[in-house]
Amino acid sequence: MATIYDVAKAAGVSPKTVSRVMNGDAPVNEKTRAAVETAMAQLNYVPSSAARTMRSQRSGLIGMITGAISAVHEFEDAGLPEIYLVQGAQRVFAQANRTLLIADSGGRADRIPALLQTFREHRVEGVLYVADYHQQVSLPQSLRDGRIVLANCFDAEDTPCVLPDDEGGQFALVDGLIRRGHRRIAYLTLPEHYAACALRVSGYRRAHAENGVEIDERLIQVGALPSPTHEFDLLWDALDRVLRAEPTVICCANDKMAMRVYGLLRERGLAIPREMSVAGYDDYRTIAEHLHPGLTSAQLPYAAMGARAADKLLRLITGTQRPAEANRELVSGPVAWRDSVQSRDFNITQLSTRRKET
Amino acid sequence: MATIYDVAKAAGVSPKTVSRVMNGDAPVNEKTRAAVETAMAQLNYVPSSAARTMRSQRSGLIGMITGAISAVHEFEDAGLPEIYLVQGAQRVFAQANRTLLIADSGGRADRIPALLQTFREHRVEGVLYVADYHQQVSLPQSLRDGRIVLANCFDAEDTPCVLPDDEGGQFALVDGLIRRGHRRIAYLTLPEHYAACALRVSGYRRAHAENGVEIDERLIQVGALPSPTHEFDLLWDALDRVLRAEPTVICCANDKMAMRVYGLLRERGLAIPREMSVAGYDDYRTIAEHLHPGLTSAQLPYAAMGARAADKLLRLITGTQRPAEANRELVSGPVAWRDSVQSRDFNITQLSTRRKET
DNA sequence: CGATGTCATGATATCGGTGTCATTAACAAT
DNA sequence: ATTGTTAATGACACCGATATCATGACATCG
Repeated sequence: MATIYDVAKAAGVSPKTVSRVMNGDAPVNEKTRAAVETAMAQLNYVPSSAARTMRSQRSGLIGMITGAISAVHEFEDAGLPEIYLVQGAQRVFAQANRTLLIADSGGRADRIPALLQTFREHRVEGVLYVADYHQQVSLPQSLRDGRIVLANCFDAEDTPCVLPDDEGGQFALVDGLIRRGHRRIAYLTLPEHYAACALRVSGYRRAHAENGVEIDERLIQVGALPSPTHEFDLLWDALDRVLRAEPTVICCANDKMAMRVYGLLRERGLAIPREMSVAGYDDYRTIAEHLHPGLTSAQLPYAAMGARAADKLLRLITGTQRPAEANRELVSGPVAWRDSVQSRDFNITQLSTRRKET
Repeated sequence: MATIYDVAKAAGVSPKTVSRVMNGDAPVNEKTRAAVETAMAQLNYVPSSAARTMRSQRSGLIGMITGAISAVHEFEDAGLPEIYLVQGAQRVFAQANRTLLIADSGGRADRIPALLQTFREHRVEGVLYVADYHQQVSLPQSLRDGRIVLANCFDAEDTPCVLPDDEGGQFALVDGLIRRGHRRIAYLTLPEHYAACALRVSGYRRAHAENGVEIDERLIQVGALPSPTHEFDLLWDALDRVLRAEPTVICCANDKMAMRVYGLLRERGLAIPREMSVAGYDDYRTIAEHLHPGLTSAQLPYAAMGARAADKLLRLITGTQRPAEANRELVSGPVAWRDSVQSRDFNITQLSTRRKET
């Protein structure tokens, strides 16, 4: 493999001049530059990032810790969409000339020290810590002393983080339902210990409050267990309870639950959306687009979160973080309206409202 | 950041001895080793992989090119499961003390040269090229001159690759259906230009042949288009046609199609599995497990493929590839039997056969 | 007992770049 | 004419490891 010395010799200049051609840190004569570039091309020269890192003390590497890649959760296969988050981050980093080192915790926290060791050996300039669902985490001390940004999670120490706007997402969804004429909106929630649960319920409530619609508390039921062992039984019962409150639409905690609700409603002979509208959360396209009818769902903006988190980390690294900036950033996503929601009781006013919305 | 010299000084030995403690390439006195290790711990020493790479000419890095991470296919969101492939590979590499550099082509082939440049700068020891579905690819020359293994794809130059055993998977599924008493087995296939299509159809045929069951050709229909624009119409018509041939079970090209078939069958008032059994392909658990009833599906063994591909690449790198070994390796997955398939016409013989199978 | 081998360790060069400083020429400003 | 400034380039040290070779202390062997 050709080195900078080979190139220098071939071009009849000093190695330092070759370096200057590559880095543009000092003026180089046009003819010299051409000669160097010709030599580089002929020798098929590729600079060694190891040597560069060593001398310049800048690795250009960003470490990313994620459980998603091998989240072999025993109970859940959540986290797959998190891969979009990787994508969003990767794009931003590539533009900033950084390379991503991805380490996979395999969902096991005890592996993190080893991954971190690898990161340190590679002298990563920062770490992006990605959780597979919105949750609180507590970082090992070793992680906290470097530059780090959390994505899809937060901690008690106010470490910089980027989170989905669950409150706003559920608000937008329910607000949209109300504008479409729904007044009795059932909500099958996540288990209550999930961070997203309380936020979304509060979005649900705010949408009702702001539109002056009262809530029948029987319409809100927990629809899922953390372990799926008796999930169907629970969902069946929860569905039973909300149906007794006679809703016109059922909001589900996520698209997977909505998929099950599709099956359960059909068993009861309720046609979607003619007799019952359904909405999900996540906008997990594999499900939402292929269900029949297409599932209306609030989007979890993973790609945008990844990009924002990457941005944030880059600013931390380059020290351009505006001091006014909050440590915690929320990212909102749109609602994908599909055929699983039917508009009800239209009148002129509501139609015009709806037009504004789009 | 502490260097090997700092450690050497603190332990009262030469840097080379510290190096020996870390690498174990020469005997070190027990007392010396202890002193060095103490010094390393106290100084919080982490060796620099850049320096190591430079001197030893071995980077310990493996490059992975994948479109999955940002496969923003306009029409398909296939490829998400491919992330399991990354997982499988990562695990093997970690054990072999290699670190994965993941580059994301964003589904755009024109970006690959840039990614490759990054890989070369980091002196990767090999490249794993991962496709988002079983397909033929043609590698740029620049990729072909390094050590490379293809996963989930193959090329015309017989580059080493690891592929899913589509023929065997469909065979196992249909064979299992026949053992469960089904004789009229419909098959809604992939579009014909997909590599997997012909393979799976041939597995379907072999299962019939080996069991002495004749095939009513009307039972085989293309069930999907490469673009989803009129996918539902096509599927509707295809379903119509196979139903006229009176099947007892419908095999779908993949789980997404099966999900749509669930909806369509229910619209026709056919209960699954009582009046019609359904099977998928991929074992995309997010879908298969959460559909109601659970979807029987042949597994695409992504994790295993990733591991096998990683193994293969490591053998290429270390030169331990057995010469007898084929360049093309097939990986088989099991069939996940769930409630969407009902057994028919049992008799004692078949019951005992079934017991052996599990 | 000298020759040879093994253990344990150190001295030194080197991997391939870049940071620092020096040098020269050309030209502008004083 | 003197000084200062900028462009263009090179010499040299150095980043932090490891490869190579050398060395001294013992143990083993014929």
